[in-house]
Amino acid sequence: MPIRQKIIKTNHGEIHTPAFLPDATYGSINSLSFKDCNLADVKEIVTTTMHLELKLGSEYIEKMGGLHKFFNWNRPILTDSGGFQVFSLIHRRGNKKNKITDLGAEFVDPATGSKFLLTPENSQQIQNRLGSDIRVVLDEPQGLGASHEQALESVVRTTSWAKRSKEEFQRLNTQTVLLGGVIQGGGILELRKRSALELMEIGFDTYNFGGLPILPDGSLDLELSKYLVDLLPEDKIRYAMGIGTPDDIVNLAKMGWDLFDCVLPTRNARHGYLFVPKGEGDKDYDNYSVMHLKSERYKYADIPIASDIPDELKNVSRAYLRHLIRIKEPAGFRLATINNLYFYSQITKKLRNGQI
RNA sequence: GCAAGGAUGGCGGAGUGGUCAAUCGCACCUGACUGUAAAUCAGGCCUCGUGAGAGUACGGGGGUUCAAAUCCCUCUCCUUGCA
Repeated sequence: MPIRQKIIKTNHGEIHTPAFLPDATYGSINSLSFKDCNLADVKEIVTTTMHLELKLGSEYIEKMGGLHKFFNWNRPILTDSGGFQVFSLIHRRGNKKNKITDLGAEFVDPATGSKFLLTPENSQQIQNRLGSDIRVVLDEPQGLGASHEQALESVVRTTSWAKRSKEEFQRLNTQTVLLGGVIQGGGILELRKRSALELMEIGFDTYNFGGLPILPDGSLDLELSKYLVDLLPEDKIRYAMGIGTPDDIVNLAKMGWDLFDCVLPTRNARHGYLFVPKGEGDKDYDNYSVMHLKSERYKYADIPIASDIPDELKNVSRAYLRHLIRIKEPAGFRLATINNLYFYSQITKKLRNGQI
């Protein structure tokens, strides 16, 4: 059976799915320039409302002509709502200074200590000033470990916030911009279903798999992923937020998920953990292998990283890149990141071409 | 030559009679990382052993003591000051 493929039309070009969007959280794919995206075959990116608002301010970015002009990047940009920070800064870290109410989520900027109230409405306003192509409603994520009570609360609040987000989105009268609702419910199927149905009732362009669906053993909850995707309308985009490893992407794309974003390829690159074709690294998985390039075993490896690598890496030996990363040299982070994003691009390209 | 201060694990540097195989940092080794508070975090890092544990160690040698990295003597070397 051929894989599900969609073409998403945006103000800044088409996205051919399945697609992987690297995270440019602070307005940059860490250690890359936008020109480097060509080397890594990166065609679209995700950036984050919360971080940009705290670091730069959306009013500033609006004055600078919006994200695309500011970045000089004419391809699609998806902005996350700041919802994940609700999860990572409040729930996961137990930070008492950050709190969540029906009104919104109150954060303390870790860098400056100043307070900021993120609401469904101002998250949309910020994303609108940023001028992104695909937007996300503010939500309250809960992971698989959440209790029934916590998961229910996150569903109820997320639906309520989704309504307010959509109203604000419509009020802003954005043309040809897509808005996504985020499905919550932790690991409880009934709650996931309720969340999906409530969001479909409101109506969105993309339906997003929210909360990190990672099991205690570190693997992705495939059963939940399958259950959820089957509830979603065929004609809408399905976006698996924060997913995942190359295998996760392959598995979910085959189920019918369209969009993916994840920090793994970029963060791991900086940690000397490279994604390479199966059989070429230290440990094999279904569709890839990992290479712990910092390891002593690559000290004398005077050969390229892998068989399929971008031109930029063809004359770089494993031993030399190992050295660069070990001394925390930005040039090394850059090359490793290019490698990993290129590998991810090849995975989605192969999925679209029916080669996986 | 005299005087004073030093010599601790790959390096830097704690410890000044027992709880010391020895705080800590760096380096090194092995992992982890899934809508990025992440150039981060965890574990290891004398030898043998999977482990309990055993052995050897705080410049060399000798001594005091139930017990020494810690006290005493001596030798070697280093630093500083005076000649």
